[in-house]
Amino acid sequence: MMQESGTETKSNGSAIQNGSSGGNHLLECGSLREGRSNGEAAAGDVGAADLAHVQQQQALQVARQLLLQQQQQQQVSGLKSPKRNDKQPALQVPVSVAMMTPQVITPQQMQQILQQQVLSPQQLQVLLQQQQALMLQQQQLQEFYKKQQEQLQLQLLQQQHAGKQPKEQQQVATQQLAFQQQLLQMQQLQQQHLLSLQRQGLLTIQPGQPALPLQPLAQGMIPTELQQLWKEVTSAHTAEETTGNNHSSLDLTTTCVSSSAPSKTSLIMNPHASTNGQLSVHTPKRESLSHEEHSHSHPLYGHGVCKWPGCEAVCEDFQSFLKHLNSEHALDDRSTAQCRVQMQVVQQLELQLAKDKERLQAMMTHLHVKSTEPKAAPQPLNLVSSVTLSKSASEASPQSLPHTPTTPTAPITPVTQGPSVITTTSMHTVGPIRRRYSDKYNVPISSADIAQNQEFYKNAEVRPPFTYASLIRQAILESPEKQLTLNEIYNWFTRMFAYFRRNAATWKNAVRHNLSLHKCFVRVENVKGAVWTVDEVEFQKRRPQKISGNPSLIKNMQSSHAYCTPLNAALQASMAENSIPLYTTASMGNPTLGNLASAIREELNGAMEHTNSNESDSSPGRSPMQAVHPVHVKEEPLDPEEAEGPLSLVTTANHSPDFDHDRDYEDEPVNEDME
DNA sequence: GATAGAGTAAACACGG
DNA sequence: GCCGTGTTTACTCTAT
Repeated sequence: MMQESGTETKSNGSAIQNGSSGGNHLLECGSLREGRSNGEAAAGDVGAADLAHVQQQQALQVARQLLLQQQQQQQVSGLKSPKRNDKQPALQVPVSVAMMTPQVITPQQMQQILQQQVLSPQQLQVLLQQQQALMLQQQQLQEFYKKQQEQLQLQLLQQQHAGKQPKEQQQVATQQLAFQQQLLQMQQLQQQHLLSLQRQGLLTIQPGQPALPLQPLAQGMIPTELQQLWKEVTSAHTAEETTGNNHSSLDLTTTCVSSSAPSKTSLIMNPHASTNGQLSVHTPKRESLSHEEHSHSHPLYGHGVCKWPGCEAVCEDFQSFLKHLNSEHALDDRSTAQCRVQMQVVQQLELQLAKDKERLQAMMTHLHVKSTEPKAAPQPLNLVSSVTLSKSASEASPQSLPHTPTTPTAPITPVTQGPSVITTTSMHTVGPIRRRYSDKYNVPISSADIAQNQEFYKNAEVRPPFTYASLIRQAILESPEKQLTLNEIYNWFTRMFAYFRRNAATWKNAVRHNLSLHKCFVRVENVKGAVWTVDEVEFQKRRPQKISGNPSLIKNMQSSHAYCTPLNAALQASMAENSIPLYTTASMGNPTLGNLASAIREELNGAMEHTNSNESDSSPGRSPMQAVHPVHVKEEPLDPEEAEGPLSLVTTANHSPDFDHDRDYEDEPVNEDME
């Protein structure tokens, strides 16, 4: 008991508190460290972006307070607050906005990014709003700083003439210095954020590419620009989406302060104004002015205004707009530069989106762990679930809802295709499961998300959609000696699956029950106790029933051959069939997994043989696995002296009577390397 | 609806 | 007696 509890505590500490232990998350940990290094009591997934945001908020607050103090002081001193001078030279703003801008990327890179565009309009909308808020804050800060400088100069002039109030002057200067430091800190945090994104691969700058110069994004990234970008992007999405169910057009003028749209009747499609989140996009548009229709015909024209970044020239009609476009925005250096700036905008949004997607996943994972609320119809999350769940979800009766389908909805791939359908409900897979993944393995596991599933199950308290037998078998096969004690199996469960860090009595009982129940698990007596091995032939005997009982499975397996290489398809099917969720052919490069892969391959041969022989003969003797894993009679644990079988698992076990290495493995699991 | 597979709970036995 | 391990049974649920 002591050992068990200690192990669980250890597992929880490493997997949950750290969030992740795998290589995929090392970079994120790096950013986390950066955030913590700044003295922030970062808990959980607080990253550099959050810190930057907090810093921005703090800076804004400080700025407002300073402004108020300044005004109060001026009122006391009788000074009149100078009006904002727009002609104030930008040189007086020592804080370069360029520091906040990402690196310039080439059009090829931008095109690449856009081709990889998997954003939904909703995601982009959120990003745009965030981006707007950010830009607004920056503009406010800059304006405030300008005012501060003006006031300081005025005060200096007056005090030079009057020769008094040096103390107040010093105070103002101190405040400005503090504010400037805030700004600098904010920019540094933003840069750290960008760097962390870059390290995480979210920002892909080709290594061969020389360091690109920083170009000032300036204030050309005004909300109208973002709006135009939004229209451009959404127009692409609109072409793809057919249902229009969850469309919500975005009008950034709702949050735009400096919107220059001349028409008060400009179309405002505020998604928040909708009652149920589903908007009738077209109805109000038809009521809008005629130039609205033109705005749809050209992404650079809307609200009677040229939407070229930084232009906003008023064009009465579409013809004049076209004329203006050809004359003012022809192919020249200026237009090229502006286009480049626009690329930066897009890139910024991409970065922000990537970060937010990551954050969303962490949030969902976190909420999943905490939440126990009943679940709605789950949404498919990946290739596997999209097929396997389609039926079960549609047929799920309200009664069956509490029994969450832990079919492969659980693994969530960060990279989703198209409009994300990730829902929190799909994460709520805590609880008893009745559905089995083993019956649905006609769908090949997507190799792209498997590498992440391991981390997912490690950290998220999601029940793995695999049977106990499959998990036990995998635990045993993963062990170096292909044998594990019961306690080691326990440890494997808790180590690999966060779900099994709770309700130990229940699932441990189930493990024991399965070990005893299934003939495929062979108990081997040893001097120091007993270990469990897997009788692959017996394990295979369970499968042909499923395969033969599902003709469509055979058909699917055959069809999969048409699309993949036979080995890959069969291997994937076998992996799915054998409930090996965490590895794919992509991960076979791992030497530790190589044995497993070969075992699976051999298993697959047996399975395919079963299938091809039309289940006429399931004789274990024909299975190639027998040469590797001979059958052991469960009720007759082999005596170590009698174990002379060919390459027997038992032989391996018996030839190593000293099980100290098992203890070592238990304490410092070797398989941690591939986690 | 019958059936099989799987999960859960529980009781019991055995040995350290 | 306690605890871990192992076995067995019963029941429920789900998918076929």
